[in-house]
Amino acid sequence: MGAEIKRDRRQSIPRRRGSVPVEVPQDLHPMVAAKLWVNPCWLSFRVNFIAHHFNQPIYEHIWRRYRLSMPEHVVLYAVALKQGTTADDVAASSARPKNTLSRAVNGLVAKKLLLRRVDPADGRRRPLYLTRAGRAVMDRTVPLLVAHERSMAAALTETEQSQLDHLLTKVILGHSGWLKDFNEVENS
Amino acid sequence: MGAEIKRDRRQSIPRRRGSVPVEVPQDLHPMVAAKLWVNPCWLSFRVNFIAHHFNQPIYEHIWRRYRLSMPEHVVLYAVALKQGTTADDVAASSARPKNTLSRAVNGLVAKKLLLRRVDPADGRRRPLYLTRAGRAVMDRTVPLLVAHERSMAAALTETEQSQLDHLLTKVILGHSGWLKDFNEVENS
DNA sequence: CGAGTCAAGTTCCTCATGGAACCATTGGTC
DNA sequence: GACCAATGGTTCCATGAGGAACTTGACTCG
Repeated sequence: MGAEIKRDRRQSIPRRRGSVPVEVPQDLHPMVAAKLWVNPCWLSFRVNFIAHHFNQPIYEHIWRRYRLSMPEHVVLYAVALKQGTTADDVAASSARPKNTLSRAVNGLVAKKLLLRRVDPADGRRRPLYLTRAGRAVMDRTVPLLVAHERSMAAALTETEQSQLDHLLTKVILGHSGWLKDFNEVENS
Repeated sequence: MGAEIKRDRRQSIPRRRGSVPVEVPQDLHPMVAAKLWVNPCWLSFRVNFIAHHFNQPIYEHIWRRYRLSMPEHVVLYAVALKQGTTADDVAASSARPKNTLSRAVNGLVAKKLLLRRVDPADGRRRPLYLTRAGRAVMDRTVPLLVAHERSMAAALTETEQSQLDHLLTKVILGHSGWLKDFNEVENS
């Protein structure tokens, strides 16, 4: 009666050509090795891996120490970078939905780390400004982020770092050309 | 009575030295530009931006079309890459908590896309295998991921792509050296 | 100067996420 | 061979994330 379920023994994910570097740490997890070198999605894996392993520990720390959620800190950071930033600007640059950011802004205003004005030229926009307290938080957290970054980039020489910077920038600037409609791909 | 909240006018986030490329798309959002070039966290921003803009649309599509959540697809992909993978292997290579993956595995087993055995050599491990149906899904979704990747990497020449590959690999292989304890940094 | 459209923010609501605690199996060690 | 730590996996639960729908304000065009 029970429909039989057959295991599939093929290895049909297209293998990736590409050389394995000489210096592979002996404690490297085999699955990570597979995702690095036997994986057609080389770029997205690398980028996701790095992003996730960057974010997770640092935002956990920031949460523990300053009671700021990740989106809250993202907003605060954006405003610190550019006073008068609006929630929408943050949305555009952080790829988080605007309701999440709206909540984050409210939280930060409640904690008196941000000041929310109304743009006199356009009543819909609410430009944001750091308060002294907000600045004080940033003065403590930004060095952490920077230190964490440095420790990641430390595997590279200065020259390699600016190469990496350059290449990633190029990828981002090409953003508008990225695939949008996957239905097309499926029908080809 | 109300405690006064002072706005802070300083721009104290350390600015970043680094050149702006000549070819900047005219439709580039100013906040994105700021995060690219006026931002001490050059690496984590880039990596997060790319990762998020890669994941969001493709997993939305996969959800719509195949009713697979992101962690489910991640598990399926990992098993497709290497039959007999366990939930723990996936956790190590995807940086997602194991309960999330446990749920994903259960979902996939329920949908008969995965087969879960028990390792005879170690009764705790549950190696996973694709079923025919699971393979069929991968045969359809992997090309989408690859196409999406290609479209991202298309901003780069072949040579630049392998440079980028090389550099990101180096960063990942240095993973064990990344900063772990942020308390230390704070006290220095 | 209304009507229609769009943009910025907010509110509502559901449900997946992920921390913590737990269970089961294994492998050491005395 | 019992105890203890470690490891793979699951369960419980609170909460925060994000889709969809809504509000308010601006711009446009007849």
